Amino acid sequence: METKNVIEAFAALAQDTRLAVFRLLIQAGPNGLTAGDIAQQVGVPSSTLSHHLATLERAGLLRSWRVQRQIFYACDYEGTRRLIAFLMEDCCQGRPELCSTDLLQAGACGPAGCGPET
Amino acid sequence: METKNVIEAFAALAQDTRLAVFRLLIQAGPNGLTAGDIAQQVGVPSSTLSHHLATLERAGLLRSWRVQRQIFYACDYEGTRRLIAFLMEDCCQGRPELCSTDLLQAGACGPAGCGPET
DNA sequence: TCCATAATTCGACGATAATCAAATTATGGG
DNA sequence: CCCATAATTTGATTATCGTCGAATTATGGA
Repeated sequence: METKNVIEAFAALAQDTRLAVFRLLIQAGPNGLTAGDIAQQVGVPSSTLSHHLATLERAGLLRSWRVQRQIFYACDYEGTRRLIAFLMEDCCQGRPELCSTDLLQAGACGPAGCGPET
Repeated sequence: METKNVIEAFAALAQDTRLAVFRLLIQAGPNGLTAGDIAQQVGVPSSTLSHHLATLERAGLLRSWRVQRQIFYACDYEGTRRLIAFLMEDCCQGRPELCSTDLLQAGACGPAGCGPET
């Protein structure tokens, strides 16, 4: 994943409303939710939400499609997977022997300590 | 990982210099690098770098320790692991059957498509 | 103590982002 | 065509962030 895209994705997630939207759409699954539903559930005006949705979509984390008057948004799994993969590459890159691929279970990415104590 | 911390971590990584520093310190390993070395390798004035290092450290992604006149910085593996874990929880939460824990190899987090095409 | 090295903090400026309401666009139905 | 619904875009305002050089702090050595 190109650095510019990574930065854009991190920035997209680095904001309350947008993170809440992202998580909501993860839960909603591939059929997604309409902009109106999202606005209601997250509790922001529709204009503010449109900006945020555009940001997330531009960052490759969401995808959208129109059905008549409603626009559906859902998680872009591919884009999200790429972001995670980038993070894991970075985390393990210089320490492959310490970074289990079973990250959730082993928590093995690096020792608890990183060099002498402060 | 608490939402507030996650947002702070994402924001910390959502900037050119800081992402470069983070990646440099991943490569450097647990013995880290001095602030001076980092500034030189990344190519920014020391004052700018200090701000960035402070941001990354506050976000839980770096740790530091002083050795005489030099301050060493290294990746905080624990903090970084927590960020990745958070992302993976979010990515897989509603779709555990689709999200292999062997993310790097299977790339299995979600189908390529997420609902009807736009 | 004085001078030197390493790094952080301070202060100011320009750039960028979040937010809201109004205006506009896209689609549906009578 | 007119009116309604759903959502985006526009425009303006305020807050936040990145950057730099100067000032300050922390540590070392003569």
